[in-house]
Amino acid sequence: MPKKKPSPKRRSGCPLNASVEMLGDRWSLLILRDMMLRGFRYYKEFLESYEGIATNILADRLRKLEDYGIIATKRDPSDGRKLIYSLTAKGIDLAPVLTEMVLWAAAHEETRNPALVREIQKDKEKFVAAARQRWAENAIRSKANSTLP
Amino acid sequence: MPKKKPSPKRRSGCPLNASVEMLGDRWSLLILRDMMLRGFRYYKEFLESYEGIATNILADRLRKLEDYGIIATKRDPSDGRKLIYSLTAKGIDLAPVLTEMVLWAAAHEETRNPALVREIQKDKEKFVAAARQRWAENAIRSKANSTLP
DNA sequence: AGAACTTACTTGTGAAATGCAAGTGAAATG
DNA sequence: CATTTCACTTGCATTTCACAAGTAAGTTCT
Repeated sequence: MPKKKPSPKRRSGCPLNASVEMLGDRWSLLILRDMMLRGFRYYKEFLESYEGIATNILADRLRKLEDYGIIATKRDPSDGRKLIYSLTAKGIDLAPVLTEMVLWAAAHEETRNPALVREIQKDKEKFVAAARQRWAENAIRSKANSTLP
Repeated sequence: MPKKKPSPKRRSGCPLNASVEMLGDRWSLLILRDMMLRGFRYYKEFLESYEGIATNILADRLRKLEDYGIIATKRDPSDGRKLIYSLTAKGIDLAPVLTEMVLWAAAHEETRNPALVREIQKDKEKFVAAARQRWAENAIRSKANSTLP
C-alpha cells in the first residue's frame, strides 16, 4: 500500500539520509508542525505563521512535500481560489519524529509553549495517538465534504 | 545541570523551531549518525563518510554543533595533530530523534541497511539504551585516557 | 455586469549558503 | 630534515534564500 519511490540521485541508501534529504531544511518540519498540531490547511495560514516564511519558499516546500507524498492538495469545494493542503499517511507518520524533536529541544534549550511540552512528556504515545486520531477524523470529514452534490 | 542558552535571535520560541534551527540542514544529522552509530571521532573519518561532505562545510558544521553544545572537542593525547570529536549528553539525547527518522524513512522509502532497521524495529527503546550505553562507556575510557601520564 | 478584493502563487534582484579545488601551518614520521 | 598527515582555510563558481513586487483565477460587493 505505501508507495516507495526508487528515488533518483540519492546521496546514499541510508534511511537517515533519505529523511534528511526530504526534511533537512529550515522550513519543511515547521510546515508539518502547523498542519499536524495547529490544523493549518491553507497557503495563507502557513504564510502568516509566526516564523515568517517567504512566499516563494513556501510554494517551493509545499510542492516538494507533495512530490514526496507527505502532503496532498485539493481544491476547496466551497471556495475555488483556495487549495486545501492535508497530510497523507506518510505525513502523519512523522508525528513521532516531531515529538522527539520537541522533547529534545525542551530538555536542552530555553523554549516557550510549556503546555505542549508537558502534554508530550506526560504520555508520548498518547500524544501521537491523539494526533493520528485528529488526522483520521479530518480525513473522513474531508472525504464526506468532497462528495457533496 | 543541562546548560540552556538564552540563544539570541531565534525565529520563535517553539521547541520544534529550536531543533530545526540547530539541526535543519543536509549534513548535521548525518555527522551525528556517524558519531552515534559508527563511532566516528576524527575529522578525516567524517570527510570520508559515504555521502561525501565538503571539507569547508564539515568544518563549519562541527563548529556549529560544538557551539550548540551537541558535540565536544579535545586534542588526541596520542597524536597532537588530531582532534577527537565526541557527543555531549545533549548530543546523545538525539538518539530517539535519529531512530524515529530511520524508522519513518524505512517504512516509506526504499532504503538500504535493513539490518539496522530491523534491529530498531525489534525494540526501539533497547536500541536507544544500547547507544547510550556505548556512549557512557566511551566517555569513561576517554576520561581515563586523558589522564594518562 | 463591473469594480474591488482574495488567494495562491511567479518573477526579479541582491545576499547568503553550498560545493569544489587548491593551499596552509602545525605535528608526526621516516 | 625532508616528507607526509591532519585539520583546517581561502578563493571562486553555482545554487539557494529572502524580500519586494507583480499576476491570474476566483469571489464578493454594488
